[in-house]
Formats: sequence, structure tokens, C-alpha cells
Amino acid sequence: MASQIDHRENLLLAALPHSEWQRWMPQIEAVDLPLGLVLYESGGTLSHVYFPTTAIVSLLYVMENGASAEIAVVGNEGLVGISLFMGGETTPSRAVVQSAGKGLRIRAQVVKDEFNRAGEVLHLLLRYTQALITQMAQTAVCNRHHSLDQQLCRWLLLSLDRLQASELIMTQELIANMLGVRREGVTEAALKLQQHGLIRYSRGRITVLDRDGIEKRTCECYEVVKKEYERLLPVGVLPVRLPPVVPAA
Amino acid sequence: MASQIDHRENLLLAALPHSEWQRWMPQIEAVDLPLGLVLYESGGTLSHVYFPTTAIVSLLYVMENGASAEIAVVGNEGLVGISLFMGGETTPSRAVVQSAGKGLRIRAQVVKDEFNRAGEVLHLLLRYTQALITQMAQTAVCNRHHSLDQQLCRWLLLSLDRLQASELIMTQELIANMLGVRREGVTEAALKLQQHGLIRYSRGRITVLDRDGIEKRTCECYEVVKKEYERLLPVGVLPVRLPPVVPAA
DNA sequence: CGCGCTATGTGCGATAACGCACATGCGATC
DNA sequence: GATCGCATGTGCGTTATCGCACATAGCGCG
Repeated sequence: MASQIDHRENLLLAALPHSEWQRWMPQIEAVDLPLGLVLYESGGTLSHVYFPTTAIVSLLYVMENGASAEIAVVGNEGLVGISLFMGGETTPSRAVVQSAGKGLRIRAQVVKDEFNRAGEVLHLLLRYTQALITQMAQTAVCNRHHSLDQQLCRWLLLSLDRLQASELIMTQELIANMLGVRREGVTEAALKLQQHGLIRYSRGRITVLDRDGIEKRTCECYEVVKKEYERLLPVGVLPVRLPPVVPAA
Repeated sequence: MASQIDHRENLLLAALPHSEWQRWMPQIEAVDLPLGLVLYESGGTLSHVYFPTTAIVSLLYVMENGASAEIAVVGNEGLVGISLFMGGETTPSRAVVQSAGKGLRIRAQVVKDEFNRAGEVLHLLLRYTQALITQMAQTAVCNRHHSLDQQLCRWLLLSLDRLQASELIMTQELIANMLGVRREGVTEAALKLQQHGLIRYSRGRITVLDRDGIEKRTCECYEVVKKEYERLLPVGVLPVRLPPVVPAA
């Protein structure tokens, strides 16, 4: 079973030295990540660390009054569960599957042990964490200074980068939740993009027609985050198109 | 010289095991941190890691158009320069002294070496980093959902917690810069607080008269961040009032 | 094929913050 | 002790977003 796992589907796993991967592989488990699945709840314990492959996971914060805001997004370039090796065990945020797909997971203790060997793994995970920090910081700034229109573009691009397709399955209601704005606001912003021929959508299915056009309309935040991921993470280009999966057995 | 340094003035240093501190001490240097001093610039290299003692340092992000926003604040509970041990060397933010005072510093390489020994120091610094991450995430959320009035209160409280006094030397213009809002907005918000007898201020000197009252007016963000710092960091209570400094020599 | 659920579109008035212009006034300096 | 610079106060029209109410319209399901 584990032999069918292609660790190249997740960039962090792909970057593991061969010897490390040999130890990890038997412990890795492939999982389905359906839309809306909560990987961990604010303050809750994590049983596993998740490495999305085709899924996208949002780290979001839900406030007392129910309002929410996304603080970062994790795809096949990263992992969900940094608080395990950062030492805090929990965080006051929630991790929810934002785009259904697949992922790999491994028991929390295994990652902790590997991390504490203080070799390549530690440095790889910490560099990833720094990239994530940049994303959070940029989100804070973006929330402060940029228009909903720009933020929607940023959000679309961040999501696209973490998908293999140019199509997102995502209602405007959900996007509004992520961005922490009204649903109607997203409708208006999306309408503009559609009228300009940049996207097309209907009932929870968004197709990106002109990626460059969207990049022109987004704020600098997208580029800053992307550059920082490229700088910090082993594989230069994020949206890696894999060769056909090696069919074992 | 180094023998006059009281490492209890900074909580991270105070939490170092005795043997570690023995190694660090000869390398530590006391520095003045005047208002406005830039400890590092976006993308710049860090020569030292700074441990504020009486000063407060803001991590802020400056955008292309000159607008800015604070993403976190560091006082005697923390350190400036996490990107050194996180492996990225630089970050796309700026560190500026927000409240003048003193701090300790140590050459970057020393911290890296100690970190890479993978002992207590590593875990201590990573737990601190996680607390910092929480602060950034909460800032992002706060920027999205809370009023300027609430944010000003949060900001005042975060600053007070990192000072030994109930007085801040800080113009409204500077606060506006930190919060990423208009100066006039801060004036209005501060005016309300003053009219309610919570603070008193004049020309860059703010005195907090009723801390509890300010806590009542702030948003949940302050409490979340504070609790998380208390949970993650060694000393339970943040605003530590030190016993008289041990006068060596 | 029609029903109903859910996604999307639209139209308000209300509000918070903006940008700009300018008034006031403290307090350090000469 | 008059002056000047900088911090603070204030007014006002503009804008983005909100909150709510309700209209339309795909699409799956019976």
C-alpha cells in the first residue's frame, strides 16, 4: 500500500533526503480530504501532520462572534501542523479543507521524532514555517490596506498555485468566509472579474480564463509571498506538474 | 562589562539553562535602542539578534506606496531576528524601535550555533516563535474585523505589557503608522479614551490611568495573544517586575 | 418535468474610515 | 517672553464595506 505513495506529490516530502524518506514511507498514510473537513480545531490536539497533495487547506481563525478570517493557505508545497514541532502542540486557529482532494499524513509523534534528530528535516520544516510566517504577515497587511477586489485576486492566485487545474470548486459564500468579508462583496468583485473576461463561474465552480489579467489586478502581496516561498523552499517553482504517477504493483 | 549584564531583564535569556548562559554571557553586549532605530530593513541581513529589555521593537511591513502596518511587537519577553535560526536569513519586514530603551544583543552566528546544538535553546526559541506567529495571525484577524477604537486599546495593552511603566512616549502619528491607519483616526479614538478618563496624554506622552477600563474596551485579540504567550513561554506572567538589579563590581 | 434548495444578483440606507484642509495650542528655543 | 515647530483637534465630502431584504436563476432529485 505504502509503496504506491508518490512522495513527489508534496514538495516537502519530495525534498526529504532519501534515507529520511525510507524511514517515513512505511508510516505514511494516504487520505481523502473532502471539502469542509476540519483537520484540527482551535486549541485541539493534532494526531497527525498532514501533507496536502491535491487538496488545499485553510488555516483560519474563528472569532467569538462567529466571524472568521483566513490567515494562511497550505497546499502541496507545505504541511498542516507546524505547532507540533514548534513545541506548542496546539494553536488558536482552525484548519479546514478548502478545496477537496487528497493528502498524505503521518502520526504526530513520528514527525516530532524526526524533527528532533535535528538534521535536514528540522531545517526543511523550519524554512517552510518561515514561509508560512511571511504569508500570515502579508495577510495582515493586505487585510489592512487592500481592496476586496485586490484581495480576491490574491486569493484566487494563491489557490491556483496550489492546484493542478485552472478551476476551483468553491462558492462565493465560502470565499467570503475565508476573506472575512460579506458574501455580496465577493459577488460584486467576482462579477467585475467575469465582465472583464478574466474568470467564468457558476454555482460553485470558478474557471480562470486569464491568469495574467488577474495578476495585473492583484496587490503586491501575492508576489511577495510567492517570491518568499520560492526563495525558502527547495523546489524553485511551486506549481509542479508531475510526470505520470509511477504505477507500482 | 559583561558581568554587569542582568539576563533576567529579558525573559528568554532568563530562561536559558545556567550552562548555556555561561557560554552566551561573554558574547552579549548591552545596547541603547533609541526611538526609530531600524534594527533591520526588509530583506536585509542581520548582524545580531536583539533581546529588548526596556525597549519595545515593532515588526512592521512597509508597502510599495509607503503605507505600513505593524505585524507584531517584541519586548523583554522576546527577541528580534527569528529568521536567523528559522533558516531564511532575511524576512520581508522591518524592525524598528517603537519605544526607546535598552536591549542586549549577540552576534548572529553565536545564536545560530547555539540553536544548532539542538538542545534547550532550540526549543525555547521555537516556542517563542510560535507565540510570535500567534500574534501575527491575531493581528491579521484584528485588522479585518475590529474597529480602530478596539485596535488602539489592544495596541496600548500590548505595549504596556512590555514596559515597566504606565506611560508611553509615542505620538499619535507614530501609533497611526503602526496600526496602519490615519493619524486623525487615532486622535479621535484617543480622545474618546481620554474623555472616559482611561488615559491622559499630551504631545507624545501617554499615561494610562485605568488599565482595566481599556481591557474592557479592547477586542478579544489582546487576550488570545496574551494567553498564548503565557502558555508557551517559561515565565507565566509577562510583565515581570524585577528585584533591584544586582550591582556587580 | 416541475419542485425546491442553494448560489448568485441587486438595491437600499447606515457606518467607519479615508483624504484633505486648516485651526489650535503646547513647549522648547533663542 | 515671543516665536516657531510639531502634536493635536476639527470639519466635511468621499468611498468602501456592511447589514439586511429580497429577486433571480441553475441544477439535482423525485
